Amino acid sequence: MPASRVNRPRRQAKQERARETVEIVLEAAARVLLDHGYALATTNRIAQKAGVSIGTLYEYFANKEEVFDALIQRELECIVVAISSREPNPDDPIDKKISQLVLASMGAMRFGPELFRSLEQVPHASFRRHLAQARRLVLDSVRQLLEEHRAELRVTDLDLAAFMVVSAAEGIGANATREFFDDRLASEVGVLLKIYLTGAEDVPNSV
Amino acid sequence: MPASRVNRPRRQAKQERARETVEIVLEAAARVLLDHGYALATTNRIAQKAGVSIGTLYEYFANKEEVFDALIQRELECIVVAISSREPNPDDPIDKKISQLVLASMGAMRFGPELFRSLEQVPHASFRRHLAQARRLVLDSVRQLLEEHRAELRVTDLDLAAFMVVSAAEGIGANATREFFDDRLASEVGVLLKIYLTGAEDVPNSV
Amino acid sequence: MPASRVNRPRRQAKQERARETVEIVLEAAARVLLDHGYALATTNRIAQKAGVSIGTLYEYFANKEEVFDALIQRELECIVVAISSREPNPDDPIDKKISQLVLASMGAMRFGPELFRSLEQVPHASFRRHLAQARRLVLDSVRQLLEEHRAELRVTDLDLAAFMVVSAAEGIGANATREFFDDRLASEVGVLLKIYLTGAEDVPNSV
Amino acid sequence: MPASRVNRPRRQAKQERARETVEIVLEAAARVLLDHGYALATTNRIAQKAGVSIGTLYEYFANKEEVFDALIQRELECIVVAISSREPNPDDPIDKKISQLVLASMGAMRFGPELFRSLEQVPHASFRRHLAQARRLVLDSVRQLLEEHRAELRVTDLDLAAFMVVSAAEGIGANATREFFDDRLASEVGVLLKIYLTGAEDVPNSV
DNA sequence: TATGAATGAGGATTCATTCAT
DNA sequence: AATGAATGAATCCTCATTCAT
Repeated sequence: MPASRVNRPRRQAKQERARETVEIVLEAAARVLLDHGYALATTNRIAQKAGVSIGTLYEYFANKEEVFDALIQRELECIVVAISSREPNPDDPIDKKISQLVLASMGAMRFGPELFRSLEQVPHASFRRHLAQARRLVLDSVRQLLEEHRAELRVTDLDLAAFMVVSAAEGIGANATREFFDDRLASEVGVLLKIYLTGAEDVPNSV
Repeated sequence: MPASRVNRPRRQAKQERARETVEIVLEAAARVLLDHGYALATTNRIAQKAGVSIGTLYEYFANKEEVFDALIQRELECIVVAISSREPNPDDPIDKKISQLVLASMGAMRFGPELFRSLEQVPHASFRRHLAQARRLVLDSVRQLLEEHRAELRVTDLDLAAFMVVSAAEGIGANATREFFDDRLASEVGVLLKIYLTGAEDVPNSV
Repeated sequence: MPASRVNRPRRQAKQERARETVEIVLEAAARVLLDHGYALATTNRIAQKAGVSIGTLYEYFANKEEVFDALIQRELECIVVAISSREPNPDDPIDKKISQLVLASMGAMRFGPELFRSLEQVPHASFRRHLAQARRLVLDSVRQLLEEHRAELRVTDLDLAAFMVVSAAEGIGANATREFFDDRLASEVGVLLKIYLTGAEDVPNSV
Repeated sequence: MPASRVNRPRRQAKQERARETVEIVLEAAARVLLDHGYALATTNRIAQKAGVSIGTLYEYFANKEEVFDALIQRELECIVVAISSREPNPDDPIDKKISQLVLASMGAMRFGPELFRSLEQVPHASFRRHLAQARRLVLDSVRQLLEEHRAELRVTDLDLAAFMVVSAAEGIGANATREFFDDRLASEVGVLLKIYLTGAEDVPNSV
């Protein structure tokens, strides 16, 4: 903890150069977190990895928490954007749409699901808040999707079904490693969800 | 001279009283971790919560890491024991057995799935090591179950199927909170897994 | 999270300012050791005496041991340098050369022989290692001196003689206090050594 | 430091059994000090080495300082007794008497000069006080010896001479290791001192 | 704007000592 | 008399943060 408790205003990252620096620092934070874990992710190490001085880091972030907050927000936003900007063909069956949603989410993770696992180590409550918020967004997307296809579904409690779908996909994603995180897995998730949601028998035996 | 690099041998918790103290400290560690997160889970706070002196904590644990190691090991062992000691009726269908397995796992979590989420914050590698090991055990159990019921299954790649089943269940368990962690959820997991594995149509519309 | 086992790299004392700070800390360490003994020579006390923060001390020294290691090394080096940089007149008799050597050693002790007595309290093995190394250097210097003057000597086993000379001088130096550490003592050491080495009778009755 | 500051009276080691226990603890303290250094010479370790409980140790010694005080006192007393109980032949020359004195001192060190080197690490001032006191005693013995033989001596300042003799002998003793601590060394010390004190030429070339 | 030396509160860990058994 | 579990003050060390340059 610092010598005093002043809290001068931070530089607004409006300039081109500034925005770039913020980007570099966040990238470094992600990298250090992945490579060494939160316990070793000191602000000094992050600054060093980013190739800027510790003073510069604090020009753009009021404190360490804010660095990881920004990282989390940025990563979640990527996913939210990926999900929101889908333009699914309305005639597609539910399972195809869900598959697309899953793939879009996974594709939006620049550092793979590993970063999210590592972000779990970040202590400040904000992470869970942000994560919960993002999850709610995804849940809502899925819930709406289900509603639109209510006629095709086996399930009747759509809240429960949305929860099941998102959680199961999350669990599978979380356990996937880069090496085991391929199209086959993605398609199997699609199968799992489709059969759960619709009970359809026309699913080809998986693989 | 504290903080030197000596590492005196710790008291072996063989006595009745000692084993009790260890138990109390671990319980306190779990509680503090849940309530405040790893960052605030100082050894002093844990000792205080446990109602013992900091010195006593260090009589039984060489360092902070060892406290959480023990906690992790104990919690995982509970689950592994719960899973291993099932005596399923051989004539039960696969979905019933899997449901029992899921319920056994969930019932063995004394602090609910929340503790496992919090344990993710523990930095030292041991957690992931222990967790991976426990997961392997569960995977093997499931894999064997699938093999025994191969005839009833839709899925053919049993390794993939076991991975899907365990990961999906884990994801659902991880997102469940104590309040939302009831029989209905457990039964829905049973449904999800049964229909995925067997493609059986005789599943009643859930709920 | 302090007291973890990380060992970040220390600032290299290459800058002018930095070298100065290192100097100040070592001086404070010597002073505190002399005034209070090793048991009370806490890093905090040393930093305070040096007029720097404890954090600054640890910027330059990885741990307490390293502080005293550096102090030891610096003090011994002073002596070794003083001894090595003598340029004795080759025609001087052995006793004069030895006297000069003794005087050079004594003069190089910035804190007097008391510091060396206090350094004995430093627990880590390094002190004795460094000391033994320095002693070997001095022994070699003396041994060589004796060889060059072999013709003038009573003694024949030069290794033994060198050991006797250095040890006796060390013992006298160690028991000398600042107040009783004057030219008279130095000259008496010269007498002792000369008469032992050469058996010369032309020594005037001392004092 | 303990919970409270009470200072109950210690058991008087009057009983046979008690005196024995004290002996055992002191022996253990010496052994631990020699083997591990003062930093690792914890009271618990000493008690363990002694084969008694830590509680028993504190029955006989009020605190750690007292343990080492007693050890020091015992070791010094051994030497003082050895010196005092000499019964030199009055007709012996000064060098023989001094040799006997040196040999008596050395023989009285049950743990060799190493223990004294290790005792230097003991922080409490009492050690130096005791050591200084013992040294004074030896100095007085030597000074008296010199006086009795004043006629035979080269030296005239007997205080200075006594200081030189004792310090030189101490230095040589301190540097002697067990392996290099033999009769030859003792006799060489005799030669050194004799020739310094008397300037006698009839000393045979050493070795 | 950028730098990085300096700061010091806070946390991990030890060990002399007590006291209930 | 003896035991050894429990105690907690004291110590080492880190790292988020500031500010003079």
